[in-house]
Amino acid sequence: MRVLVVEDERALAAAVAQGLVAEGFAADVVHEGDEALLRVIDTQYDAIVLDIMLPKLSGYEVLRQMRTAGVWTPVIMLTAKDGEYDVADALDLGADDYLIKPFSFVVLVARLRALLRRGAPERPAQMVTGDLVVDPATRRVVRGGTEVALTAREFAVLEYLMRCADTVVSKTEVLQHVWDEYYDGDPNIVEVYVGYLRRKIDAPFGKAAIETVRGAGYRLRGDGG
Amino acid sequence: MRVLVVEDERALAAAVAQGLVAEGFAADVVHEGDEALLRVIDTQYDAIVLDIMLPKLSGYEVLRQMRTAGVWTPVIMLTAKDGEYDVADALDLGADDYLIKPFSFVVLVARLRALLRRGAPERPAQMVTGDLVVDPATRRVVRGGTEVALTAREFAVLEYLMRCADTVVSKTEVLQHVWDEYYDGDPNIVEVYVGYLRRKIDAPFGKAAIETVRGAGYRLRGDGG
DNA sequence: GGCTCAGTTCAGCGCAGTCTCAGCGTCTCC
DNA sequence: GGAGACGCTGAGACTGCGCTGAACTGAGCC
Repeated sequence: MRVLVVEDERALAAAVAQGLVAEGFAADVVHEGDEALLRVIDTQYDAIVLDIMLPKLSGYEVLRQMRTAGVWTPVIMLTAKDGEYDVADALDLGADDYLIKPFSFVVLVARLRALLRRGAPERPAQMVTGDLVVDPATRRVVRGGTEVALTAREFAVLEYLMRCADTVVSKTEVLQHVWDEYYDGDPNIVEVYVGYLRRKIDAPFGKAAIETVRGAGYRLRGDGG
Repeated sequence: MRVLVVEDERALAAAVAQGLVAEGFAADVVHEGDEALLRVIDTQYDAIVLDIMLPKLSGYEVLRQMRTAGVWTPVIMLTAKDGEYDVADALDLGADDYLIKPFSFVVLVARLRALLRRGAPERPAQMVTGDLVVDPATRRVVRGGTEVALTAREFAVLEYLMRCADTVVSKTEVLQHVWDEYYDGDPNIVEVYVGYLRRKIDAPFGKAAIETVRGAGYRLRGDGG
């Protein structure tokens, strides 16, 4: 679990980071708001401990801008002020929790754990056509209830065909999307992989999801074949 | 938004409920632990404000039993004690937040709003997949009833895989989340640790919770393997 | 100092996955 | 019907991914 600590008091920041590492987290530290913002957008943290009083860019501002940028990593705010309304502001801006300095390290860890527990990673939707289900997140393919094991390449080809379900896809399109743009091998490779796929997802089920359109390419039937 | 207020001091309970109604919530009040438990299991509240000191059944006990019963409604604990460890206990038991009495009503409402905004149903403190149980708070791992001893690194890797259960996690993702950002050692380290984990949590039980998805990464099976 | 143990590096092995190629079947057009 | 283009498939070669055992480092402890 990777945590970013944003705190301008260097001694405190180091102490917190060290403690978190001892608790089994991976902790990074930055001391300024603008740097924090860059890091947060750049790197996929599991949680962020964010001081409000920061040089360059306040914690509020970091929070606001990162939420605007579409980063929804859980955030715990740290504040020296105990003004109630400040805290309410932070929560309304999208902070998930806050601690008032001086805070207890035990509480910080407990709150972090509670936050991480909550965080359900959102999954991209799975693609369904007929009785064929392709889930890019889990890399699973299920046909008529039984799971089918595909290799990476096979999966990539099927995924692309699914995305273009019901429309004809040329072999060069498949090559460009699944293989490298500058692939200069035998274009026949597409036929080979379509063959593999048919053997795995069509033949055992007596169906034909992948149609060949002679002279044009392939079409994955939207009704599953 | 329907909120249950569980508080034995009748004056305080009434004041809170009245304030919540004024803020647009629908608020119910009960004064005893056992009654709270019945109501909570019976009625689908959006949030619960739960005092720790209660007659008949303590707030802790109410929380524990309702979580055991599968009720994951967000809970804010109220406590007169400010002992850190009590708070940490409550959070690990599955409370989502807490307030120390005397608390500010403004803060209570802000926290309630934050909780409701979060909306996502709370997860159990322990992570369970099949017969594999991982508890981040106690750092314990149990498989099929027998405890398994893991080192810190092993635990961190397993914890991350559990969080992403059923989805494929690339080796670089594991590196980024479990190791430090600036780790520039041999990425093979991930394979090594997956190997350790398999020897400890899979081999002795004749199972395979951690699948390798060639060319993509690893997937921890949601059904335990 | 010597021991243990966690964490890490490294090199070698085996094989799954990928790709090439050639031969054969099938469709289309004259 | 025949020729040629197009598509399919089986055999086999190659590559590099993933796994593992062994060795090294460094911290903690007696």
